[in-house]
Amino acid sequence: MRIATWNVNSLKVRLPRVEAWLDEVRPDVLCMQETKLADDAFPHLTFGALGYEVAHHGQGQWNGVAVLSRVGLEGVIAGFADGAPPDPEARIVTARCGGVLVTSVYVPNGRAVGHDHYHYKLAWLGRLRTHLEATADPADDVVVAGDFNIAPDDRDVYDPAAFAGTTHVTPAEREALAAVEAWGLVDAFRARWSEGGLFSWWDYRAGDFHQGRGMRIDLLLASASVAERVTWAVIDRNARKGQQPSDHAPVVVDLA
DNA sequence: ATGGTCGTTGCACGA
Repeated sequence: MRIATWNVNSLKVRLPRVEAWLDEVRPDVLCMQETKLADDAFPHLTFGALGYEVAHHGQGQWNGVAVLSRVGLEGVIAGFADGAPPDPEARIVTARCGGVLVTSVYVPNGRAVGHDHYHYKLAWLGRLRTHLEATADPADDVVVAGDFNIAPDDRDVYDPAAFAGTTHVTPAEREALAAVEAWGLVDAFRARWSEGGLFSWWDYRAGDFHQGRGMRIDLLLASASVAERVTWAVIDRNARKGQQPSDHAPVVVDLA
């Protein structure tokens, strides 16, 4: 089973790239983020023709997450199932695919340390932990994948000094991510590869991609029973090249 | 040299 996650940064613009990538890589499940589409604008026919069922949780011009599956898709949950008032932003969707409970997440960016959006980000990660407690069992096959907007440690940024005091690397963000993982999830890519310099996002500006100035902020978190099935993990840098790329590359994990 | 580019919408802002 091949599971992937990709922040596509506008599915409207990226659809040709996403179609070509699905045709080439053929993941069984793809978590997408930043579709930037309303639910009624989602191109279901395009993905249906490629063999995928889709759960999309969109809101219009911003955010928007999806789970695509060609191994079955059921039990869709749009938004948090934590009993609290709905999140006004479309950032999480859950579905069961081929025996794995899959959640696609687009964690808030945070904008600046101390900003309202930064506190929203930390609270959002707390709600994600509660959502897992309400919807899943850590003894089951569970995957939480998406754009976490957090570099888990200093290996995951090109220059730790350049990020001092900025979002994505603060202890509070890293601890909030660790609290989600403490529910019972392993960073599948990091479990497979220990070296730094392996990034999933590069700013469009200043040739950052070609200069190697990136961060690893797109993660596939797996419960123990899924993590022990991992046979391969890769970040597909090729998808960041060429015409009209997303600023994120897909993360792909193969399971036995 | 302290910028740079995208995608949204609409002539600014978020990432």
